[in-house]
Amino acid sequence: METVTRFAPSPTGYIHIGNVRSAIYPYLVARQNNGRFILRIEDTDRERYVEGATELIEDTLKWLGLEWDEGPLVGGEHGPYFQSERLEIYHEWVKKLLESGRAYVDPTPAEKVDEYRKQCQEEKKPFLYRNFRPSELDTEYKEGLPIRFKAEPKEYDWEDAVMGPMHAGPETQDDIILIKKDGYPTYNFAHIVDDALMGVTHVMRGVEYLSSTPNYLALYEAFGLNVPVLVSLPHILAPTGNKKLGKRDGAKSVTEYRDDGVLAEAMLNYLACLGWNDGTEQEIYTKDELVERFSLDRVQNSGARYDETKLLWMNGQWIRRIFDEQGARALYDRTIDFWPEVAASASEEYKLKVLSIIYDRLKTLSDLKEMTAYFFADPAIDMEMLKSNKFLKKLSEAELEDLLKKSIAKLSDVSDWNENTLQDALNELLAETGRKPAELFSLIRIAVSFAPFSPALNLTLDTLGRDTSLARLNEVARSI
RNA sequence: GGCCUCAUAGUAUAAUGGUUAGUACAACGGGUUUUCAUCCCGUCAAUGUGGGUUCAAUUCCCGCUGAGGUCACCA
Repeated sequence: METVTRFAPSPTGYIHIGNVRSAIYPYLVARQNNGRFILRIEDTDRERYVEGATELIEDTLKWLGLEWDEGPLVGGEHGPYFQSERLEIYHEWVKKLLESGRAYVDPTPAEKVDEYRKQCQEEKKPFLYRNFRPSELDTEYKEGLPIRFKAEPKEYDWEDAVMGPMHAGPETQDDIILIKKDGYPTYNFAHIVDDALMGVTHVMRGVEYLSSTPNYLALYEAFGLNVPVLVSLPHILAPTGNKKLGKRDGAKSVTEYRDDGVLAEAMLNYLACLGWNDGTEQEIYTKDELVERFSLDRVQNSGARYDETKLLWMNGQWIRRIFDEQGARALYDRTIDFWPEVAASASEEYKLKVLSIIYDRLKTLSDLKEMTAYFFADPAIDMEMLKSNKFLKKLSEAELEDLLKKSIAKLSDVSDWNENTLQDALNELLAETGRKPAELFSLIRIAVSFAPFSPALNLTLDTLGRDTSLARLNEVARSI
């Protein structure tokens, strides 16, 4: 049987770190089995609907490379893929239940239900609506009234692909609302219908749905449907506390990381491995490797804490990996939006050169902004930075000036300005002045960059070029 | 309160009856002719608790504790 998975978010805002994993895992399972991955928009709550949220969701999935086979934008045989456009289908299905006596129209006003609920809370008893079920059940559809499932509570045993064997008693099943009074279906009902119609074989969602699974099982049974593989995904926890990561904890949207210079490869890699591993000690996985190695039975069954530091480490790994394996050009193509403003008029060739000497110290692509400005514009001279440097503060102004002049003279003599000749000149300078590398190199380095750090000195000078390097050194010599 | 789930270092995890309890991130220290970073080496650091089964328990069973979920006309 063809494997069909889906990601079924509500369009209530952006997708964040805490919930994108329920898109990644279904995607991996579908691809692994040459199946279909469906995107379905669950917009049945008109109160929480957010304009533009669907685009945000699509954008996130596309960036991560989780292309969907059916859904918004791409269409498919099982549409529509917005639940708000499937109202007739739900009514048709609920009618079957109404006719077979497994559903009823509930005339009880919501306020009355709240009263029942409160009563139970005060008595410290779980609230089960079926204990308050009207004695006469109306099975004639009426506009403006909700339709409830008529539970026939029993014991259920089932298997959760992550949690293992599960059991639930009759107390877990209730007369859940199928259709709300506004005519829209509830999640509880709509997803069962849609999954069945769309041929979904694996239902993957957060553990918060585990408690309602018996109700879903009852629904599958009432419709005579096969129960799909049920998969509960543990929560991703906020950096502090033990709660699941949510927007309230400042969970950033996935695409915000993209805008901050995180690579999609790193994000996918990190998230996929949060709560899953293949049993080996491998840390870095390409998307193809994830598709190949992923397995539900190795998904952790306890929550995993989100650790941005590790994500950033992984991003650094990916930046280097792309440069080393795919070339400077491949990495450069990803950096277009991240250069400092002063680099706007610089040539591509020059930026490529800067990138190739700086890339191995990037944690995110946006580090380029802070780390490369002096390659494109003369830095402001900051004598304090020079004099308070831990290696230079021991030297007097006269010594600094002397050292700087000797450096200028030496470097001016370099005829063929390249990284090798520069390194030779620097070595000679070291020998001639008798200074430690820490002193001499710090002086030159700071004088040409006034940056807290920079690439190897010979590479920096080579990239900057002879004219710029010497001009900056002379400028500093005049300022002492 | 009922029902359900979970429990290895600060974090993510490996090992399911027999290992000096492994790896990675972080932290700390060191090395690679400056800095920052990469890379390399090293240090610190864990089986929540009490019973039981067993020659042997991180691993199996039970109690406890702790954490989380759920009990919506939200998903």
